[in-house]
Amino acid sequence: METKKTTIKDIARLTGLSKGTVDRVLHNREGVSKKSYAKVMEVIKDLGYEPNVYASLLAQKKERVIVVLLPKYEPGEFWELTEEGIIEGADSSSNLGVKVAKVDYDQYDIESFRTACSKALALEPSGVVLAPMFRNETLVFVDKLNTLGIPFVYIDTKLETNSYLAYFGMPTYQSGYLCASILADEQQVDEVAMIRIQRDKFGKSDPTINRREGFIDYIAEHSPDCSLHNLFIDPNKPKEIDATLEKFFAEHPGIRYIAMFNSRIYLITSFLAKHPEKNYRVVGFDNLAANIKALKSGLVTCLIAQRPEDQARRAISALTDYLVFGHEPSSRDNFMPMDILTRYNAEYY
Amino acid sequence: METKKTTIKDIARLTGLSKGTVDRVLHNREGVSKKSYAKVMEVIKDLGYEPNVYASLLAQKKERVIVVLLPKYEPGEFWELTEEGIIEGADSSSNLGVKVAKVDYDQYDIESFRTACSKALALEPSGVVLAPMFRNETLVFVDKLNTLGIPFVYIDTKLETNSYLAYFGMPTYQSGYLCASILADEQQVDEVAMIRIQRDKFGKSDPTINRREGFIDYIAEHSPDCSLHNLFIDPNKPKEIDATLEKFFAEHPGIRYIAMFNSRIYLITSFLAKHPEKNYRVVGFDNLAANIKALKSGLVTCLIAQRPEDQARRAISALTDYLVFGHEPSSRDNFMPMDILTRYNAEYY
DNA sequence: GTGAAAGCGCTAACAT
DNA sequence: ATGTTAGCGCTTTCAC
Repeated sequence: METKKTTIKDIARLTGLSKGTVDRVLHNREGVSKKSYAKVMEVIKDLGYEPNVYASLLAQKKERVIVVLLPKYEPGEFWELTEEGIIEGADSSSNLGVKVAKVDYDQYDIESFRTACSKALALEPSGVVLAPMFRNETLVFVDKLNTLGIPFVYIDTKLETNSYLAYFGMPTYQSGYLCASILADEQQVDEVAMIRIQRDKFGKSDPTINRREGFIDYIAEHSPDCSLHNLFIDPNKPKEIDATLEKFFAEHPGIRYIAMFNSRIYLITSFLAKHPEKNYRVVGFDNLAANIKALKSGLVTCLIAQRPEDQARRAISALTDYLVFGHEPSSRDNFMPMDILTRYNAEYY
Repeated sequence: METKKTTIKDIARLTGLSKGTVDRVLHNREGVSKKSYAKVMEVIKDLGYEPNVYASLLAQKKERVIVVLLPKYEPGEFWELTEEGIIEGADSSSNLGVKVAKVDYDQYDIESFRTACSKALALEPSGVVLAPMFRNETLVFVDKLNTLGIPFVYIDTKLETNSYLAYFGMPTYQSGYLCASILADEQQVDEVAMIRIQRDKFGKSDPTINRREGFIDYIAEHSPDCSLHNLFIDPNKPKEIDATLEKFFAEHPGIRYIAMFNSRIYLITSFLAKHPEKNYRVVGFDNLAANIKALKSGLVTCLIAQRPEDQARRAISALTDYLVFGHEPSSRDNFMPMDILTRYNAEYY
């Protein structure tokens, strides 16, 4: 059926040159006469030659390392999902002679991010994957990468530099818009509580800002008379959360709709469980185990998930493809699907 | 950091045996003394040896072919999505010396399925991927495959034979249940129209039966007084569809809820477009281009999609893994996520 | 500029 | 039962 694959040997024979010269042409190395170059190129076109990547890899035996820069996390937190994807990606890249090394930092400590950047560079990476939490420091870092000619890929959030190889993340504004549409679909929404996290934002980029905007816009467009309430809770003081919520909702007994724009909707489930009579309609984000549990038990109505595993896996895969095969990513900005999870389909994600 | 990869050469040296013998134990080939076997195994454990698959492939230069048995389709139909996954899968398997050949059949013509099966066997496949539409004929076919020792993977639907290597598909019952939950969420549903397709079922397995069951069960559990109406349309007579629908809904003016269990919800959009005043709530299945269009224009409320591309891609990938590396699939029955698509997230799938 | 040859890690055919 | 060897397709060094 398929005619036998052509190899550089075939090309060498047909052009009357040697494998060595053919190889030189293939890799645009210097020291080839125009004539030979043209001859080789012609035969390549004619026979539709495609190199055997694995033979090439075998012969090169080059070791490359991709460094992944990620926030530290506690079990069950968002970044754990990302790490799963890292591991998958590392797994399949190892077949191609690409190792993956993780360097983590404290997302609340800018100094630790600086240290992590140095560590990353010290590993002499062929490529870098990073989730940028500190805007200015990240700019400094990617600038260094550029100088060194090291390609990098953003995940989760991107900065508007023009040098990144690719970005894998969620369309944040739209995710907020979607969130509102789910909350308000076929409903008469007069009041909504947006529960937020107290953050010490030290020049940190807050990815939930865009999301909140999208949410607010949807509500403004579809329920202009709806009033939006902001309520802040502090994840570091879990014991106070219930009290805060009790107080707030006692003061606003008419509110039935609740949204939260970060991954920690699970923080309010204890409160929700105490008020089944209110039949709150609650939408949150991200498929953390604790969130899924709340979803299945009916405390949370919907979760919008963004496949952090896929983001990470695809980032590594794109970078590997680039490093090993020289393939540019087919698109630079890659937005992940926003999965709508309910208690009835969560099982299968 | 990482110590140099161990190779069979290392193992040969450490055991005092030759590469040949090491290779024999690696592949459980006969003709190795217990003693040598044990020695080699020990060193392998100690050094954590992992074979270089690509070197192995290079040396083997074995050509394998996976045959995919699929229904023919018109542009825009469900199976076109499956084919996309086939192509992706074929692409990455080609790197591993595995070719993919498609054999298609007319899903309404049992004889053409028989012919396709013969064609498939004639290609002497190393493995087969199939979407079984004709129950009995499929049983005959997979029986032959078993006799020949050819592994096969079901996609879309599976038969309860115990010999398949893996299955990739949707949890059909649950998808119906989910469908109903979306349709009825926060609603007072008194009447629902289930629009169905006239089928000449010639011993054909109808995958929508389970789905309908799931749907009916949800309604029975949550809205016991709801009445369900069946309405049949004929896709081969598109001109009659509108009239059929007009007549039916004129006779049942109270119905606002519509569900359809196959991939052809687009068939009723022309009707829906004529009755914006009814504000129908409509849920259908599968991300066909025509369906997505209807979703975005607001005629369809929700689509439940099952990632047919992923089914196909993963089926091929699992089979390739099995053929090349000897890896059994980590799970035999693989249910794809059921994606809930609305006009606000459809863009990103 | 170009060719020849060795070698990457593994397999398979042929010896012994 | 085990060792030897040639070779898979490609890269790289060294010689000319």
